Amino acid sequence: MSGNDEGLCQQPCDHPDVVDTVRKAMPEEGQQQDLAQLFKVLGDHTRVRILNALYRSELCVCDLTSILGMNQSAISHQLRVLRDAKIVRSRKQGKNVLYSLDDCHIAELIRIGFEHVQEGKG
Amino acid sequence: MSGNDEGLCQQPCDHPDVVDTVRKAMPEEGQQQDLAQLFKVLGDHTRVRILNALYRSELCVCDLTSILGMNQSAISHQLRVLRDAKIVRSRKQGKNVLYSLDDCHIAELIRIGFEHVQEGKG
DNA sequence: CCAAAACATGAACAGTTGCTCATACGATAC
DNA sequence: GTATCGTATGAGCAACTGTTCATGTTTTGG
Repeated sequence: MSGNDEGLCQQPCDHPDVVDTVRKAMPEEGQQQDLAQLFKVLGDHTRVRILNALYRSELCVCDLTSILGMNQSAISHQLRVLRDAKIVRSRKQGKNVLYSLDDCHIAELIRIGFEHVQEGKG
Repeated sequence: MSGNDEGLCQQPCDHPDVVDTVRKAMPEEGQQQDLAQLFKVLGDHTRVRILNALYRSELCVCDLTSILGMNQSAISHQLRVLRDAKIVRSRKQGKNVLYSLDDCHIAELIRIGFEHVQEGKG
């Protein structure tokens, strides 16, 4: 059932069977993969800035281009990543495409993340 | 004060001055950098699995090596990343080094992240 | 002292990522 | 129709990331 060649501690720390309990309590691999992917998409400076802007208002691409002071192509590429990850949504309005946060979880993740970061500075 | 060569929309979407409002409401660059860095560290499959294990119990390196079925060196390298980011803490006990989650925010980020991921599956 | 266990770390290599450039697409205005 | 604005996308490249391998450090046991 287990496939780890690397052995356990030969003199266990003081966890005789805790290891086995933890192993059985671990979430499914697929879910952990998805969670890591979510955080990975959030873990980029440009994308964090985009999300902080969209947190305040629905915005089109050129708005974001202006706010972030970056290339339009770079913004579009990152918006694609955010959209594929279902973190933002988009709707067309004439020639423009308006982007907004897709999920309320995202705003909460950003909020808690900021708390952690700010406390770490103290 | 602003240094963006890329122009604004010439026919603004329907946000005459929202752009300026958002620009002024954006968090400091340093904080957004730190937030992105936090998520980036969380955004890796191996590190997510380590955190899910430590979420259940304080564990030594060889425990994690066994639970994840991975090289001891790989685990140590990732633990270093997590420690530098102040996401886990460590204490020595004899020959072993016991790791645990440093911050309660981390557990909450993982919890909310899982919620988002599971809802996305529906 | 020496050996072994538990852990840390540096180098190297493959894989990934984010930006730039060029270009293509879609909608509006004329 | 054509021109133009707003946006999307593919290719290419430099920078970064995670694992493995080899080695070093610290602690326990004899």
